[in-house]
Amino acid sequence: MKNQSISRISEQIAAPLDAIASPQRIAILLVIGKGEACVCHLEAMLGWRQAYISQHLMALRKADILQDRREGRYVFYRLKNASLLDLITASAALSGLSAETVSSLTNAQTHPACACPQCAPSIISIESLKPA
Amino acid sequence: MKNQSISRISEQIAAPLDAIASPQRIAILLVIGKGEACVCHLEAMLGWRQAYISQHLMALRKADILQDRREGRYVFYRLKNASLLDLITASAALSGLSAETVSSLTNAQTHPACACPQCAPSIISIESLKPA
DNA sequence: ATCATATATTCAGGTTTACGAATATGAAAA
DNA sequence: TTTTCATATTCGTAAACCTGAATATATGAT
Repeated sequence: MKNQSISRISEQIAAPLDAIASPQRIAILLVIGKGEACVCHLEAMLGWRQAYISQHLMALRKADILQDRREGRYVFYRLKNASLLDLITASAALSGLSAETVSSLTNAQTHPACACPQCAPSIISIESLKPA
Repeated sequence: MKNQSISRISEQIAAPLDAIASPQRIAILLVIGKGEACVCHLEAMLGWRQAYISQHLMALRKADILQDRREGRYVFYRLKNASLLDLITASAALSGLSAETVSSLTNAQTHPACACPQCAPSIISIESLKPA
């Protein structure tokens, strides 16, 4: 009975970890970060094929990690639970990465190669692309 | 260049997650918890074969999650970084499990079927009372 | 030395998973 | 309606992984 309960609890704890425990999934989650991102934005940021990204997004949505919202022909993804970033930060800490290193990536960024409603304004001003 | 850095960072973040993202690994880590546990103790607590447990322990040690210490013919394992429990607790929270549910498991417990130095006192009470 | 006990390692089969190629769907513009 | 663009799904195969069986090593007791 104790065994049964510990194994059941272990399964529940492992489930979210299993869903995000890959460099690709982490990269996607970092780009989404505290904001939202459409597939084309992830495409531009990560440089991966669209279908490949969609597959990961589907898996993350099935695992209840991500939530999607349609706006016109764009679909925006966001974290269902923002505290997932804490988990990511905790794992980063175990690898010796600072919380700042993580948070510098989780803030919404625009990309010149992305034409989605969130990035389009950046095409107008080239200046805003230069790092501070 | 930005991509390269995000992918490198993602790999580092994913590494610990990958090492612990299975119900079996989580169960082992919960039993070890804040204290130490030898293989026979894990055997008694989890009811698994010894070789199977050793394999997981090896993987966790290679991933730099666990640390081992030999005492006589027993080898005790403990978490290399106690903050790993925070990560586990964070993942539990995402599954709707309370921090108490987790911490009630991470405190060292004895088991009658285990004869290791840490559990034996619970069986042979008088012998272990001899003064140092 | 021999034996018993605690732990580690190697190996193999069966299953799952990752990833690419190709294709489908669905919304909006023409 | 046809076309275009953004996103989703299916499918196949190679690689990775989980797990058990068998066996090895290391320490202490006799």
